[in-house]
Amino acid sequence: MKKEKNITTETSILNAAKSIFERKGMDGARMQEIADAAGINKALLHYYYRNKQLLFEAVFKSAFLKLAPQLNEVLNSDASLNDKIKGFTKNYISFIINHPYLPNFIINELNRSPEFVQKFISEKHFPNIQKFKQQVTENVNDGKIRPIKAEQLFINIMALNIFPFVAAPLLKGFLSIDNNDDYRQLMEERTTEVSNFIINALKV
Amino acid sequence: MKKEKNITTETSILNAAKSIFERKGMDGARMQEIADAAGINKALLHYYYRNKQLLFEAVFKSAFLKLAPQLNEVLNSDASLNDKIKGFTKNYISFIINHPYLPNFIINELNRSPEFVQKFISEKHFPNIQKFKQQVTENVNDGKIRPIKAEQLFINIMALNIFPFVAAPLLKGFLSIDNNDDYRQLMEERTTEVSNFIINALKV
DNA sequence: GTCTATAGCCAGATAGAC
DNA sequence: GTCTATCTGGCTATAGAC
Repeated sequence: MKKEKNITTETSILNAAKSIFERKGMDGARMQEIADAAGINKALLHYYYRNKQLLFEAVFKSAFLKLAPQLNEVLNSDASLNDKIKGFTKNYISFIINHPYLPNFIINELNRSPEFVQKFISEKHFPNIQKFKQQVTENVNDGKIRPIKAEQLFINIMALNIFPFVAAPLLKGFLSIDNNDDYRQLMEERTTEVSNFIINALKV
Repeated sequence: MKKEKNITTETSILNAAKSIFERKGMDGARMQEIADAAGINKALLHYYYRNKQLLFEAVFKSAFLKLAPQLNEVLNSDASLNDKIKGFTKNYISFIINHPYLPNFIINELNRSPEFVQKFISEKHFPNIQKFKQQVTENVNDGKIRPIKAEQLFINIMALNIFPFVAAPLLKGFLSIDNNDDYRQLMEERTTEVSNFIINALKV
């Protein structure tokens, strides 16, 4: 007789929940739809995750923990500033091409409940800007890059990498691109375009 | 005897709806909450706008038409490339500081129903990139800026200006900023920071 | 552990009085 | 044009059989 939670069921619920929540958000998602996607029925969702809120939090946490370590890489590795910018841009864009809903999901849910961030800032992999700040200051003092606040540079790096995915439908409209492959190609060009842009912007 | 719709009521409904929809989105908003904010009752909402979807569309359209003309300015004015970048950045950021929920609202609802863009691309003030494209090409050919695709430059301008508002809670977390005024000050610095960054990035 | 059936609530929408 | 009262459906959550 089985007495423990079925790990297969639990996994397929979580995967189904990710897929639905990431596309429709907390408010738009329906437990029924998640159950259907997981190939089980509603009651089981509650058996495994008690309620919608807890299921949502499991999904959100998982999404957040996929992104955070990559940001940490920019901020806390020992690489040079140039290498960090190049490496992050390259890795991040190819990662997101495979998870197109992630950034919008996170950003959006955080806007609906900003206090949610608090739950994560104590986590081990939560990005911390101290080291990056120091590195930027040194580079400025050594005359290697033009004067810029570390915070502003950090925001610029995030913006140039993340925004095109978050705002894809809007940008597609403005650029008159109705073909997904065309947009995807633009994104792939950005793996080099973005780091060139930033590095050029930092020249003295 | 009054026979026409009361313009005051209609306006206060629309204003209330804007405030609620822009913060909570289509799915999260409640008709009751909108009615309360407008100081009337639910039935009147339906009297004026028939149903939630139509009320939402009125709000969305109004939001979109506030943003679109500003983008159009970047794309279709006769100013030089440099002036466009400076002007847009300056205007846009100060505009958004007064409408902090707008960009996230638009981006997010467009992600939920991307086909919505279609409703607007025939509008008079819908941004068109043709002229901008030509201008960038000329500048590149004349050796005034380094080679860059107009599409990529456009995306970069949008990203650097809009993203910091869309992702405010996330960035506040990463930068350990819990004070709204501190963040706002960062944003105000960007009115010059962003255009410097872009113009530097374009130097040959 | 998984299901069916249903409780209980809440939101959008309508009827009808004033 | 504005209100109160109510219908109707859909959704989360639980009870209880297997």
